[in-house]
Amino acid sequence: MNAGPAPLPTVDAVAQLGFAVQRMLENRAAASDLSVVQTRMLGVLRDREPTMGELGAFLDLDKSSVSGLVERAERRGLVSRFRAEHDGRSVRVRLEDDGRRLIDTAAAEFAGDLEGMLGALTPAERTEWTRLTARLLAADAAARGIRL
Amino acid sequence: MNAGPAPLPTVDAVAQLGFAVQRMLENRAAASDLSVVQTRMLGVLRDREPTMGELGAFLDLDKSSVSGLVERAERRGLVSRFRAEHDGRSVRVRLEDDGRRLIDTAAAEFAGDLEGMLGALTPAERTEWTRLTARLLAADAAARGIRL
DNA sequence: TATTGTTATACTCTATAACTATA
DNA sequence: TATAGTTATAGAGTATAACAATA
Repeated sequence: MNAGPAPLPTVDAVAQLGFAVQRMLENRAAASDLSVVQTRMLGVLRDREPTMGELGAFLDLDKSSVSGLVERAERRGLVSRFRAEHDGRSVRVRLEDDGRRLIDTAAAEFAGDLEGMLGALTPAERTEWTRLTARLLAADAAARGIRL
Repeated sequence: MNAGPAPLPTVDAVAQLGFAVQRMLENRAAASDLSVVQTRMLGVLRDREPTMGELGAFLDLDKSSVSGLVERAERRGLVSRFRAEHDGRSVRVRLEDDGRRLIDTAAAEFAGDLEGMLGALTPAERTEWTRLTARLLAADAAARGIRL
């Protein structure tokens, strides 16, 4: 009689998967000399030139935190600030070439890490896993839409 | 002709799930007035009384970082330090009652968040999702065992 | 007056380097 | 000498409150 390995509780599985993803992100960010927050910011700026306030909304940060975050990135030449056209109070943030190179590399390597892990599944399993996970994400979005 | 919603790429699904889990952890930690790091530390101390050095190994932090982390938690009465018996250089860390209450609550609520999300799956789907996810985690562990 | 952003301040978290105490 | 831990220092990241400029 052998029951095999103890089954992993589902709650533990989802928690551990979350930690694994976070660890990959931290490692890839650090390899590009970026913090996770700087990486998120550059990611947001890949297809937007938001105002400071909009950037804070994307990142869920106070405006004063955004000022510091952008200031440090600007000092490294990763982003730049410029005044908005139609509102003299607003400042917009733009990704510079160095910043784009950095985020493109980090994002590609992070995606590669995830792909490597997903290689453990057959194509059919992968399809099924993705279908179920999309349901989990929809449930989370619904819960946040209601609760928050 | 309607192709339905655009299928979520698997890489995006795993990334988003990771972010969702991290967000839940951050929110539950903050609700207990804890940072994620403090929460992780209290979690480690739930079933151990490690030395400062061992605690640093668990958390992957420099010894000086651990000193500060423990100092701040001790000031709040969440943990305490005491000299080890057999080595006069070592200091061990113990979870105090207030700390245990805090981490037990935060952990239960975090698990509740995850359970809530998992409620989107039927029991059969849940079993299948967990089986596949365990394979992903095993692949990640193998990759880290080899690369690190 | 209201909004947008910056600055001053305070705290957490992190690491490196220098130090103390013990082995 | 080597190891365990603390402390001094520096910097990122965060928020609150006070401020300046613009609307």
